Amino acid sequence: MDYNVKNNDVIVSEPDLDLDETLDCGQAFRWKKIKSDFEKTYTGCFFNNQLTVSQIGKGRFIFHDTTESDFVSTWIDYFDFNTDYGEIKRQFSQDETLAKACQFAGGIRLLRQNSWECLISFIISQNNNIPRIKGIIDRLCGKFDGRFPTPEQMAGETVESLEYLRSGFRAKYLCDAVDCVSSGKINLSDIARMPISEAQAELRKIKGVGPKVADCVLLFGMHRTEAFPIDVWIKRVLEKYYPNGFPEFASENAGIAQQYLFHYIRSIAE
DNA sequence: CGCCAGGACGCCC
DNA sequence: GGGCGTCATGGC
Repeated sequence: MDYNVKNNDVIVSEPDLDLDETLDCGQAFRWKKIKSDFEKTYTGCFFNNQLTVSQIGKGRFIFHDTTESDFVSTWIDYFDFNTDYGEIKRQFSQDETLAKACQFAGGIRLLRQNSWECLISFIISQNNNIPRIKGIIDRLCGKFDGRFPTPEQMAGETVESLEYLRSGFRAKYLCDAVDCVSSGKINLSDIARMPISEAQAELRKIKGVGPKVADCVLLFGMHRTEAFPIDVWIKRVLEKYYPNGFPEFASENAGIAQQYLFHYIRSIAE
């Protein structure tokens, strides 16, 4: 990744990033596409940091109205710019299926998101579709001045008080997540450092958190790249291409492989 | 109208 | 310990 500052913007070069593939791929739900022509543009935020970012052609980006210090202290980390995805993809490509998946969706990067936001978001995601997930999260943040509420801000919510979200049967799960985290019964920053199976078991103490949601929180919210969320699509990938198990060489970054494979299998299914 | 959406739970055997 | 109906809501 290369960058330079120009007026109020930061101009970035990074061949292994595509905004559509990274911001609209189901790992994060609060980015909105506001322009979709040659200069595709997304707006969204991470914590209290608002960002509007454009992609110009391949691998060129404008981080609008961004200071160098904001870019360095927030966005380099969020976009995982210090990780060499080209190298990861080269390793993956010794496997035939993974090679095709990297070819198809090579612009995906794993965003380093907030664990609490991911926990709530992926509880909402269960048996749901992406437009509706976004709508529910939108209504949630809308109540808090456009910001994602903290556990403390959500403490005391009930199924009834969350009715405006129209999250259906998931409301009771959200309440339990709020209770667990705001009371300290569940400590997300501790979980982030636990061995993977221990961390999964701890997250699953929350009602509505099963194996898939737990792995999503670990992967997207705690950057545990060995976590490998298995949904209906990945299940098909495993049955079709890896009947004898997923390749060992990819296990350390299995979650990143999962992202490439997810989009690849969906593209050939349609 | 029925079917599905990046699942999890409760209950069954 | 695997199999299956059910769970809200909305788009098609």
